Amino acid sequence: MKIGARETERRMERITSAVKAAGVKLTIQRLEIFRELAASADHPSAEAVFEALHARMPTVSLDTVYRTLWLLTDLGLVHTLGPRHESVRFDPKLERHHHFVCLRCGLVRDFESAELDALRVPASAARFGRVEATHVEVRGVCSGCARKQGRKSGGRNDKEPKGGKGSNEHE
Amino acid sequence: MKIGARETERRMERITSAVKAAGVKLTIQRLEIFRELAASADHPSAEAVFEALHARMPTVSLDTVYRTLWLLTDLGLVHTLGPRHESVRFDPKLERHHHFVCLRCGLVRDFESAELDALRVPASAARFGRVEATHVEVRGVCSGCARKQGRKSGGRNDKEPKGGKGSNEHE
DNA sequence: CTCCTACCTGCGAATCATTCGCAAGTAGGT
DNA sequence: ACCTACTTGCGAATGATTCGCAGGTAGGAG
Ligand SMILES: [Mn+2]
Ligand SMILES: [Mn+2]
Ligand SMILES: [Zn+2]
Ligand SMILES: [Zn+2]
Repeated sequence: MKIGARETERRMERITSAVKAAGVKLTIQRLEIFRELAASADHPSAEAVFEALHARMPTVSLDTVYRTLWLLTDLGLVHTLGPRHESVRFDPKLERHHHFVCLRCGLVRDFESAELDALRVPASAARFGRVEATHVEVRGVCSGCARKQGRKSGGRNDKEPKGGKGSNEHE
Repeated sequence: MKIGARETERRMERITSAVKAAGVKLTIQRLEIFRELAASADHPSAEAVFEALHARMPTVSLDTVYRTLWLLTDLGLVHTLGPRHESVRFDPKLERHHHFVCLRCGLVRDFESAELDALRVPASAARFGRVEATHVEVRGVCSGCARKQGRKSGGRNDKEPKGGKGSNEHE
């Protein structure tokens, strides 16, 4: 699904200038990947971008698509759907509640809010289908991570080191 | 991180009775996995549950932990953090917006809402750290999936068949 | 209480998405 | 036109999750 040419153009402009400003080389594959992504409204996966591109450019590799998408993500030019954690996380609390998610370490904490629960689903969302639930995700940096801050730059790999799976047991 | 014994007990009760009602065998490993999960407040991964359990029960396999957690999920006794899609999805729209996510096929659509944007972050969430953004996810079944409905039961594998990566191109 | 059997479990191999390592290719400054 | 650091395309490596299968057991029948 594609968006209007006007908006696509605006995005391409923003992306190319930002990428150029970052001192990154503008290769044909990058330009095409930008174009493909800038025109889409369906939040494509790397694979989807790759497939779409493959018709026009049979030589691009899936790996390059991944590298380019992460490049854009690191530059803040695209977002990913929901902060990705390394693996699925399970929640035994069935009562209606919401989450605070630490972008650094993946810590997740519950919180309740009568105000949020009272919210009505906007018609702009309801038009897409039958709504079953709404969930608010507050993203930020947990106090634990804020303390031991500073170090690294800000790229995508600034997560807690791979070590013990039992990390994010802050607090 | 564990929650109070009172609440843990309540959850164990709910889980065991529901599982029994579903005509599923209550094995020791299942009971222990239930116990471990019911007591946790940190949204553990299967691996985390496995690790924690490994101390008490050195013989349980990670695979059984996975199978049990998905069993609970299918019975609606636990939830997973954010509807899992098969892979990362990228979003080129930087303007503040929210998402409607189809639980069946993974379709994701943008929607805006002044009302939602106006929301203040509740203190109950802000206490966990520095908030950077809040995002509302409305989950439901898209009109496309609603149309071709009925068929299958309701388990975790009722997603669109694996086929072409370019699915969820509904509408 | 014992017996049976459909349902479980532990394992090692198989999948899948994503990432690495490296040799060959090229954007872009000089 | 010429360098060379940054990029690519691959095929192999990873890491999370799932499968296939052979042996084990919950729990209902007798
Ligand atoms: Mn929760
Ligand atoms: Mn979006
Ligand atoms: Zn953190
Ligand atoms: Zn759908």
